Amino acid sequence: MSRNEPIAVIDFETTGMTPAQGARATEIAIVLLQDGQIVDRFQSLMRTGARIPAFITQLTGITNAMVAGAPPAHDVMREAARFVGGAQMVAHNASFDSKFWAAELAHADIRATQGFACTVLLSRRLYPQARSHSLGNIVDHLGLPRAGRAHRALADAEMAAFLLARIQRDLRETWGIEEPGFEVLNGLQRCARPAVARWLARHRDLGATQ
DNA sequence: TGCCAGGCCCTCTTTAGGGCCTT
Repeated sequence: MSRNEPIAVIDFETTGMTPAQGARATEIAIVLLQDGQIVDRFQSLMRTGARIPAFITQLTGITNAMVAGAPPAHDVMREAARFVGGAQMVAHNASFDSKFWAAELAHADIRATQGFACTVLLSRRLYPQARSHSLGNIVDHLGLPRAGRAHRALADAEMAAFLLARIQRDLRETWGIEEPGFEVLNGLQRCARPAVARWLARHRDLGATQ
C-alpha cells in the first residue's frame, strides 16, 4: 500500500490582513500531516520590526515585546522553507496565508514554489450544512479536538490539520476516493459547488479503474 | 482629502451587493 505524501499545514499570525499593505508575520507554525497523523511540527515567533497593533495583541496574545526577543524573520523563514521542503501546502483560508508565505520568503530571498489548497473551500464543499466555516466553528461542528489557544499559530495549524485529516477520511470513507492527496484536494476546491457530488462520483470511478 | 484586502459564493443576481474568512 502506497503512503500519501506529507502535506504541510501552515498558519501565520500577522500584524494585519495583507502584505500588500505592509503587514508582516509575527508567528509561523507548520505541521506535517501524513496518512491522517501529525508527524512533525515547526513553530516560531519572528522579528520583522513591524509594530503590532493593540487589537492584534488582544486577538493573538502576541506582544511587541515577545517578537522583539524572537529570531529575525529571514532566519525563521529559511528554516521554515527547509522544514516544508517539497511538500504541498494547506491553510485555512489559503488566500491569506499563501500571500504571507510568498512575501516573507521573498524578504529572505527565497521564491515560493509550493501549491496551496484551502480548507475553507474544501469545508464549504463537503460540509454545506455547517452554519459557519471559520476554523473554530467548523472544528466544533465536526467534533474535532481543540488544539490550544485559538489565534496562536501552532494551535490553529494543528486544528487545520485535524480538519484536513477529517476531510481526507470523509473522502475515503464517504466518497470512496482511495488516495485523497493534494491533487484531489486541489481539484475538489476548484470544482463549482453545485457540481461537487458529480465531481466526487466521477473521481471515485476514475480511481477505481486505475 | 479620501481611501483603506480580496477571493469566494449566495441571492430578492448576472447592468450588483453583501456576507464570509483570514489577522
